[in-house]
Amino acid sequence: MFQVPTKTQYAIRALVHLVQVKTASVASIAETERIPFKYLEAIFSQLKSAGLLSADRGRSGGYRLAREPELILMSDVVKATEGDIRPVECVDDASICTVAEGCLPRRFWLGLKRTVDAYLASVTLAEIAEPLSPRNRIEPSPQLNEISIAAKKEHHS
Amino acid sequence: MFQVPTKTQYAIRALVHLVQVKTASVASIAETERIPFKYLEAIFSQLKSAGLLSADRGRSGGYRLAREPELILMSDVVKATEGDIRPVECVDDASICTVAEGCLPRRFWLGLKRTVDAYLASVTLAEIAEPLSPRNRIEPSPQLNEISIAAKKEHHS
DNA sequence: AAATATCCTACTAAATACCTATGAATATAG
DNA sequence: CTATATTCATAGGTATTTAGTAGGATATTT
Ligand code: FES
Ligand code: FES
Repeated sequence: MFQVPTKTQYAIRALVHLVQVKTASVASIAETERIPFKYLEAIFSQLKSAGLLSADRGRSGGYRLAREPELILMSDVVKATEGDIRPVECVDDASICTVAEGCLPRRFWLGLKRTVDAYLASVTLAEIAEPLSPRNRIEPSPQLNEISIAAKKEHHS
Repeated sequence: MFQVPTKTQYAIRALVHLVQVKTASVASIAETERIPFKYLEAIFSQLKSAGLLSADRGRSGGYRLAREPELILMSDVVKATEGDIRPVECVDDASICTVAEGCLPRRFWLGLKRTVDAYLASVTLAEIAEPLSPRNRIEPSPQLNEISIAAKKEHHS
């Protein structure tokens, strides 16, 4: 359950890459991140439509972040690749449920939606792109903010 | 995204029904809850295998909860119908990722898994089956809001 | 014995996820 | 100006998962 589509995983990996290199072509990112080229092209098209990426065409063109990674929330990314979080249709439209009149599970789904939304909106692209500290290469701390504070600036190979 | 399969929605609706009527046949639940009979039969088979339901065959048989609804967590239900929460394969096995050596997004996925797990494990079937007060037929009860906040705080601890 | 349940195995249908193919439009380097 | 490298647009195709059906065997009560 809650399997995240590869599309979104690819999107995040590619965005992290762009944080580091500032600007790059789809082809180069696809190769270094081992993502199918044409698929990534389509994904970037979506991310651009969502206002997360800017592009330059032509010989020395490429993609770059449309704004600073501190201002890109993971909820923005997920929304761009997959649309709104909607555990069940009725969180948007209670009239769908056949027993909507007094439907009990609805509260539960709304709570789930809020929980996931809150988490996704609490993590920025910049935090994900922070280098890993030696301590948490295996077992990461659940709190990304603490990681980013504790993380050193050194690079790992 | 995070669309919950109808299988799980059906399971929860049916379980809530069983909280209220104590014991019932698949046919009767399927009819009153508007769930396809044969599908619900298969779902109940899974829930029984998971130890959430007990059954009696024969003329006046039927299904009933295997234990008190206060002791049935929503994480139990979801696990029974869909297996473990696993946003990406690498949360279980980091060796899958092509760049697992220093994979940055992995922390993020682990945090998501923790957040969802915590929420699902914080709500019992008994709570979902609580009757709705007139005020919160539309908006979710403060009770479940507090639950989602608690889940988030747990993640921040 | 008849009726009413769960239980079991297999199958189909629909939806989604994942990826590919083709090529036009655009900008740059030389 | 031309060759080349890039984004952009559209139209598919395959594999997997989800959702649901079909038919009957097995157990229990009346
Ligand atoms: S309104 Fe959503 S299951 Fe009833
Ligand atoms: S280890 Fe999961 S995306 Fe890299």
